[in-house]
Amino acid sequence: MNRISRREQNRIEREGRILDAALRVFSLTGYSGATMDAVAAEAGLTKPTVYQYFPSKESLFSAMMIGKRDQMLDVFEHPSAEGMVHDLYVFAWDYADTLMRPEMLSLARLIIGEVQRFPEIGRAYQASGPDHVLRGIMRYLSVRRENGQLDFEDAELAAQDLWGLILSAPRTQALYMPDSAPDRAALARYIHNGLTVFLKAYSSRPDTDLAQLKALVRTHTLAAGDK
Amino acid sequence: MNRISRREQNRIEREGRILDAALRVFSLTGYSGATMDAVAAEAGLTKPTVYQYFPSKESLFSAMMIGKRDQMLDVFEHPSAEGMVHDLYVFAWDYADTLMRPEMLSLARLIIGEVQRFPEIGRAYQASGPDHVLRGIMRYLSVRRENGQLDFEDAELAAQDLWGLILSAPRTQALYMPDSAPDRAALARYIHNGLTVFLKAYSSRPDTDLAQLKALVRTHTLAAGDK
Amino acid sequence: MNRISRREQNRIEREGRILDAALRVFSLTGYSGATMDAVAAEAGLTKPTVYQYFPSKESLFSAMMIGKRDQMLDVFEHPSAEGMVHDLYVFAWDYADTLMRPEMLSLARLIIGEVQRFPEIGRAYQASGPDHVLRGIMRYLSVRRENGQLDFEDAELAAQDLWGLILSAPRTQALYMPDSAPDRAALARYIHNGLTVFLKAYSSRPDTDLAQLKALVRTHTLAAGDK
Amino acid sequence: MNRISRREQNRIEREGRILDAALRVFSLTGYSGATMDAVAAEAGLTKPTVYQYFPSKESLFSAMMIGKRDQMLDVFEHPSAEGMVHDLYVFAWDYADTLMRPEMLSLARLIIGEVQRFPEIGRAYQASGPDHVLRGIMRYLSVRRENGQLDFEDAELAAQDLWGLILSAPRTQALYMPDSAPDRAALARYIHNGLTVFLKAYSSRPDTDLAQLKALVRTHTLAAGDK
DNA sequence: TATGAATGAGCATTCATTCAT
DNA sequence: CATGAATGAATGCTCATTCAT
Repeated sequence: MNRISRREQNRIEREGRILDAALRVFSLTGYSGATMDAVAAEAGLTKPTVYQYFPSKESLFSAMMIGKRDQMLDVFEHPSAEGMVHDLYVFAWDYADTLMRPEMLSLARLIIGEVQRFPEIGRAYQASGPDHVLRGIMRYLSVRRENGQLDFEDAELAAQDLWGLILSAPRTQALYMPDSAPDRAALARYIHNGLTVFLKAYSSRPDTDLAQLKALVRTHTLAAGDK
Repeated sequence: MNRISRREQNRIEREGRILDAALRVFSLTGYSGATMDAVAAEAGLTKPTVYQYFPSKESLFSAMMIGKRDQMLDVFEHPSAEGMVHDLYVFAWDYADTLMRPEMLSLARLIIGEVQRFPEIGRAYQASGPDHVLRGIMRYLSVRRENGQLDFEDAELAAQDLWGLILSAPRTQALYMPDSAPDRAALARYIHNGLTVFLKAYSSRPDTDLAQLKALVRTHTLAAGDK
Repeated sequence: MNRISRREQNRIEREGRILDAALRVFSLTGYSGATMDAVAAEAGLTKPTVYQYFPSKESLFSAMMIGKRDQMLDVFEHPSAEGMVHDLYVFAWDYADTLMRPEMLSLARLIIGEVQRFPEIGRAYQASGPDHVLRGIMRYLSVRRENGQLDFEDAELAAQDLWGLILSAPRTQALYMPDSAPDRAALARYIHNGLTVFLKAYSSRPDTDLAQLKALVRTHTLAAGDK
Repeated sequence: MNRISRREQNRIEREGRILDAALRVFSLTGYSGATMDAVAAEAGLTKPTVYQYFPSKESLFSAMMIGKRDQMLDVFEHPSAEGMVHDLYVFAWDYADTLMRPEMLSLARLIIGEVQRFPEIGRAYQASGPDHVLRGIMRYLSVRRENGQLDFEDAELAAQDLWGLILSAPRTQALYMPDSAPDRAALARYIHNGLTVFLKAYSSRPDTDLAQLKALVRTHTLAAGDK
């Protein structure tokens, strides 16, 4: 049993190594540009070993995509009890911290670049990534509308606005410019501003909320020293 | 001289045909997946002829990218005299009509997908595309701030907000899902909503402007019959 | 001792299984087309186990061929006491029944197909198969010449004639067309005709022998109901 | 026009070279064992050039087979006016000279070896090779029966007998033993004997015909000095 | 100048063979 | 002794690039 477990463990570890290597290699050159040799070398294995785990390049690609998709975190799943402004602020940073990670940007670029050849993967990613998050936001915002804290008609539009105000610009830029490290201070300014606009447009008591946001931002900035 | 001119004309026409074919072929399969044979066939020429115009695959790719970038329209360059709300609305639709065209989405996907291999192209595109537009918006918004029509501190943030509110969500979705045709009615709703939020946040006389927007939207909807 | 014997038995049984599997697999795709994986799978074992029994693909192939050759039947070894025409008729059918079996045809095709790569195998097969049978026929015919029943000068030529008249055409056709099941009725007609020609040419008392053959054929046909 | 013709000529010549090389290479190691590199090298070309002429290994194999089949000569198509015995004798030698050529034996071995993987080729070869010849013989023999020179009931059986008596034994042996050069003297003896048996069995005037055959054989032997 | 016809260098995939367990 | 898991060396096929015409 120990033996089996050792082997199984080995298998799992190796598979993980291959998938990680695959993300790196595919991201760098796209599907067609990537070679199985490069993946194997990146994983520290030989080509036939990679083939023992994945029967073809395409299957490796798909498995990697699915796997990475499943690693997408479930931000916004567990709203705290600290109040709406705090929630939104935390969410914004969580989301930014996740999606602006180089690895996540690479994955997104890869998907976008290959979506015409692998439409299912684009759909799957859209469904379990952005769409999923959007629905989470919608649910949250709807609850706050019931509470009387927010005021809007169409939850989807409101959620899209939040998304667009909070992450769209830096992320779009990051997609196009992989070298330019994301400027954390600018990101903070952007998030602050985005939430401000959002609250101005949708909050039932804008003044209170904006004051709260300002306080939050100051605390955060001081605490992290901009990191 | 006529003869030379004829030849020159022929050359230019051929070059254009090759570049167009290149966009189609590269978009479909990415840089590595595309073959010079496919480009030549798509252009109705033979491979060596293509090589007469572009000495290598990479040079063809770069030339095509640069060329397409230069074709990017200069919306927002010539502000009208019809009033700010009208300008913003027209801009929003111009921008949407341009960027949501399948061909433009393909190009964007291509750039994003290949940006790690061709960083200069990403930078160039960012500079002459999004950045250029953003600076145009900034200039326009600044003028309106001088006029007293708008009220904000950081023009860049305001411009990013406008961009994020007006196009980010549908465009992001379109990048991931090439098959799903963009729903024009939803787009209209989105634009209307985005401008509403923007005006609520930044307009010096929100009520007037929002009323004007509402009228504009109604006219537009009636006139176009949703197109 | 029991234990050892059990093991030995196991070994022998396994070896047999491997050899049988090898014949099936090699026959289907030829030497190069066959894979050790396929042989192992067909034998219900794993590849390294096969290697425990045969150190290489080539050695397995040779061993299988030698083994199969040794299984070649010894028809004609024990002439009966029923008279020459009867003997010839029985021999013809025995030979046909053996050599026209799909498995035997497959083996023959395999040998012929690989004979340029494995000349020794061709030679060995020829020696212990056809040649051996031919010599058997020669001996038999010679005895009958002594008896005064047959009349010929060169026993080898007579034996070759018998072989050529009795089996050559259907067998040649079967080698080229594996799908077309051998037509038993046509085979019977062919054998009858071949023996007729042989007796006409070589029998000392053709009329008697031909009458006997005719009777034999009728009996055989009635008895078997054509099968 | 000269240019085109030159190119076309070149193409044809190269294609021929490739097909010849293919026969040699495939014959040596069978379909699976043969490599496109080997074919290219044997043809004095590079691999991609071979692929310009034949899109795949299988298509090359088929084309080669079809081509070789079409080169099969049409012996027996034009019966002479020299008399039946002479015709049969000439035919026997023509057939032997053709089918016993090393290249023809290689082709036959190849077909037989690959017939389970390429049944159509086996069928095609059987149809346009052996079958075609057999029907030619049948037609000829039937004419001679009309003339009263031969006497038989079933033309197909008679033709098969002729084939079996004239070529089956040496050819079968040659298929199994590629090294053993066909002994011309033995072949002559075999043919003589085979025709003798055939005439004994089927001729309407055996004595005359056999005498004629004997004379023919003596002439032939003296003339050729056994070659 | 445009093209048909190469070719060198790869790339996905397979397979005989070996080892650690 | 049997097996799961390697791997080096092909092998069929492709493609960017170059020439001869």
